[in-house]
Amino acid sequence: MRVRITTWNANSIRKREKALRRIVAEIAPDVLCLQETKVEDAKFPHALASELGFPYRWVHGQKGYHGVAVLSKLPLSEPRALKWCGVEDCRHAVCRLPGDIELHDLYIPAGGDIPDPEINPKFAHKLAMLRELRAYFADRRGDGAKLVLVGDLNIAPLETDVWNHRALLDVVSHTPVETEALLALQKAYGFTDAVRTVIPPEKKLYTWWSYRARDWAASDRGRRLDHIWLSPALAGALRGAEVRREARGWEEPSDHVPVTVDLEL
DNA sequence: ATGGTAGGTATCCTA
Repeated sequence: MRVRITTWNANSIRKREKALRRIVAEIAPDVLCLQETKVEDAKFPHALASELGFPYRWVHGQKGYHGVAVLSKLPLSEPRALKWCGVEDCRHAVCRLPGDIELHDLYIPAGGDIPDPEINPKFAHKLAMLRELRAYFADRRGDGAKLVLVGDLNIAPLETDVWNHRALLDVVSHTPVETEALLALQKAYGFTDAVRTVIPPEKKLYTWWSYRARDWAASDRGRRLDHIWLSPALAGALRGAEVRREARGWEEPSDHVPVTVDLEL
């Protein structure tokens, strides 16, 4: 069985009907994982999702901020929300898919502007959530589960994941304390970075470009903030991966573009 | 070095 999984930070799902339709038409994922839906569950565009061929949905949102959702053509079961740092934010949805896949859809805090946890509580929150996730997955190490972890992790871990490594070393999303924490989380369970397995780490690769650029494509000051990781039990199932860069140039775009993997189960 | 845009909510916060 072939399964295509796409992750996309929509930056408000209610503003993205056109982009959502293009993702379905041009990428055709079996499972679409969303972040920053920015809407409470009752106001989620369920009718649109249903029309686009996703009868199975795990929508976990809140008013105005954050929010994650899994839209699926395949039966989805055991929906669960995980909470971190004692906060009620909707940042982590878990569910089961056919083939015994356990899917984790994550939205890690952006972390504010100042990369100092002593004076910036948003950065402290980001680091604390990374620590808690690391402990959670370290506890599960070796359990043999078929995990897919996707989402906007808000960190660009590799030098080639940002447009200018040296210039971004003190910019939140690429500071050493963050990249080390993200790689430690990855290592704690033995996840592989699926996208970098297919697209070599030597190659520049971004999934996000700021809205503030005059010309995002010309300046190309991007960062790779959106990720798809596979557990050891699933690493061999990987058949392909892609980042849909053109989506940043679509009408009414999100600032993030869809990232996709193909798995053979 | 600075400020730039977008979205949600309600006039300011977050990214």
